[in-house]
Amino acid sequence: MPTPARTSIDEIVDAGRSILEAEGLEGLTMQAVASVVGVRAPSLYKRIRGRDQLIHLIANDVARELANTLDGAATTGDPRADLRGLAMVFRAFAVSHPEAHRLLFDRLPEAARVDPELNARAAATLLRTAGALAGPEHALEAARTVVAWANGFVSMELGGSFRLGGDVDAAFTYGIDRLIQSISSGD
Amino acid sequence: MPTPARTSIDEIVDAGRSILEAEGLEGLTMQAVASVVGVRAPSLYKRIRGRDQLIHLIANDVARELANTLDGAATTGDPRADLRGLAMVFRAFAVSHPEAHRLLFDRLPEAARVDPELNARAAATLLRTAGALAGPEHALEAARTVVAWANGFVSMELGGSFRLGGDVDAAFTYGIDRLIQSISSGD
DNA sequence: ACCTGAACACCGTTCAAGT
DNA sequence: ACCTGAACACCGTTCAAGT
Repeated sequence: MPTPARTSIDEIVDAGRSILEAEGLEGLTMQAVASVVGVRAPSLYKRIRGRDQLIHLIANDVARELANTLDGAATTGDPRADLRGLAMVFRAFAVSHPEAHRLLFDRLPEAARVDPELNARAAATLLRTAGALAGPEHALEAARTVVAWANGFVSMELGGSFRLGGDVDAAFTYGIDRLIQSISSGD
Repeated sequence: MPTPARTSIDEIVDAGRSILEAEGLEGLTMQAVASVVGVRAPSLYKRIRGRDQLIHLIANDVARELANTLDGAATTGDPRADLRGLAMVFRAFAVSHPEAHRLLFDRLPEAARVDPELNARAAATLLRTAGALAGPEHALEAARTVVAWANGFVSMELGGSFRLGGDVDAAFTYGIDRLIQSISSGD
């Protein structure tokens, strides 16, 4: 005898994401999610293969949001200003969604990783801007340099790895300015 | 009636480290460690407060080893060559000890973190070299820029985040060369 | 003084049984 | 068709009991 569904994938993913931000990845248990959507843990397996797939869906959600945010941050037409804006927006996103940021860049089980296409979409704006600055033959290397730096910086910042005092904001500004300068092809 | 100890902290930490490299952090269970040192899991609590402290001790061990390795890599007297060497050695260390690298830079529970002094020791060589290049008033910012980039780069490399093809070695060389150039104060 | 089995409070996941 | 309790195989950790 059929029974109406009491929850949905969207509701599960939304619940998972808010638990993630509030309690961290370790707090994202199947029981916690189930309790938020008003069901028992085993019922989640009707819509989701398991915890790894839930993490995968949340990570995709985050990647889409980040891609959209970055899209809107490179609009001045000046690649230097755009790249600076992208770095600032990237850092702001990480600071306001620290657990989501970790989800995108920490190593995760294969089944939990972001879809490669979404990763590419999030990288597209940066790749285009870096290309405008470094020239097409160095676009990929330049983009990787900037992403590595930006991601390493905010990861260390979020992880509390900057323990020698000093002005962290100033270090970020210093870094992006040097990178922009050094990536620019002579002109 | 006293009984001779059947294991020791050193043995436990050594066992933990080799399990870490072989099975990853998630494979580093108290039972796995206990079985390697020839004891039952509850006995470990005679020498160690718990799993977090074991991770802490392993992370300290790794930090010491990395600090020593970096110490030996900045010996040419030329800060540019030294910084390049430091970057190469840092990356080589991460590639040959991927799980150990994650342990140093992933976010860990407070009780599992590396001692701040060891962190400072590992950073000292880099700070000195960056200072020689960027000048004393920018040493900290320059060092943070290089560390953020190097760490972000190898984290993404180890995590399989470079999914757009291209030559990853070339991107690393490109990055360190641009950073060295842009960090150098005019001279 | 050290080691152990048993126990407790958690996980994720499976599955037969209910509606 | 969906939901559930019970169960299983794991965790980390505690503790009384053995030697």
